[in-house]
Amino acid sequence: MIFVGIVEDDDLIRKSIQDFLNRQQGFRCDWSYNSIESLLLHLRAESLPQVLIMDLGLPGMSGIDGMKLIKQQYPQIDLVVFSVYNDPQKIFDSLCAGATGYLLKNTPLDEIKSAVELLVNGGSPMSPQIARKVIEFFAPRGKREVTSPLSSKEKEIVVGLVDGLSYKLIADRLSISIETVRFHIKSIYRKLHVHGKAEVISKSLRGEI
Amino acid sequence: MIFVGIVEDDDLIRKSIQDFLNRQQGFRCDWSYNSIESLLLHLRAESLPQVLIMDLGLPGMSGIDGMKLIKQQYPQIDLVVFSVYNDPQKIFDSLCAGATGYLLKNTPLDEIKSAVELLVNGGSPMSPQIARKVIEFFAPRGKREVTSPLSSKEKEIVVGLVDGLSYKLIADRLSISIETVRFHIKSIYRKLHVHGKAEVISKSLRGEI
DNA sequence: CGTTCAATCCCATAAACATGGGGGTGATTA
DNA sequence: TAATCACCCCCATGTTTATGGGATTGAACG
Repeated sequence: MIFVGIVEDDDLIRKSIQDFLNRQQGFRCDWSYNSIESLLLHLRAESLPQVLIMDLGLPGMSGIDGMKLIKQQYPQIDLVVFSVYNDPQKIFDSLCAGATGYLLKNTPLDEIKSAVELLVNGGSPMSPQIARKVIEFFAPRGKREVTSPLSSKEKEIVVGLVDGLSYKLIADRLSISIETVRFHIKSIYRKLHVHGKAEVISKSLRGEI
Repeated sequence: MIFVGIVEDDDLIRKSIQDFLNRQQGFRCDWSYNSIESLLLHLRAESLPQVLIMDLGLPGMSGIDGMKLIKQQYPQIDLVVFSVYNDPQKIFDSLCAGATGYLLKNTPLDEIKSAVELLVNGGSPMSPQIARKVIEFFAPRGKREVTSPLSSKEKEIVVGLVDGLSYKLIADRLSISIETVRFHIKSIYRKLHVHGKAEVISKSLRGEI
């Protein structure tokens, strides 16, 4: 038996999913809330759902913030987002907040059922569009090394900066003079239009070099 | 009609998938290679597959390196990994190399067909285990704020450092004295066991704060 | 009520950094 | 051959950091 909860402010949608799941063999959907506040008020550690279907656009506390709280208090609950939003920021924020699945609201009822089953079996249900956006997070379309104006030596020095080394230590590592390190760093600042190693490190770690 | 290619060194597996797809309505699988080298040698820009099913463990050049080259030369081809490996590193490397899907080798033939269709329709097919590991990349189980020894003010100052601001500018942004900024930074260095803002920025951007 | 702790400020000194200038070499290329 | 360009080195000057010492305030906790 899989125990499911749902947080959704639209009564029609919420009841529709709840009723559907309760008609399915092996499902029990007795946790139904229209806001995070209501859930936090009524949820009891003695009887927890395994899976929570979460809307994002809720009155009061947002679904994102709600998921953070829920995960903090009940980390064993699997959260799956159920939202109309498909922009990368919302997706990213949701996953960081602890969601392990993300379904768009156009998902048919029987696929919601499959998604819940997938979730308790260790999978991560995602609508195809969502999956694609998640993947694109790793390999953004904009190429990087093509646009990097830095020479190979300069890139070695950037590595040293990222590692938190002083000019002296970078010089030692590369077996060159500290004056040469200085020279290269001047070039790096000019080429990247920055004015300090802090910005170089930030750019580098963000993949902008 | 969907045009599919496959790179797989196991003749049995490769031919089995190829034959299966060629029996499907609307599929054409005429690009069949047992190594990256062979593919690079024979692939012609005039007749490209839309989707390439890629093994990772290949003789000669690895699937990961191969995908980088292929994406560089033919960015319009969608790559889907087909591998026994399910460790996070391989998954991560594959996605960074340009894969837009990742199937485990136990995937049945008809699901491979569905995956290819999903891919050309803008989705990202992933085996459930893989999807879960990708998701976990965003919200690693090891909590961060629990382990962060920094106070809220100190964290604000870290943000300033990451933004590349000088002590003076951080002081202005937070409306405090530069001396206070200094004080907090001393505490930060002590708590994080570092000796310079470069290391703080690195740690922060790696999510270690 | 005293202790602890985050947060706010001040001072002083040495080290590291930013920025400007000035030289060179060797390889590539127009 | 002259021009670029990556790479190497040196100097001088002023700014910013790192690190040590202080002090005060208010909120929180037992």
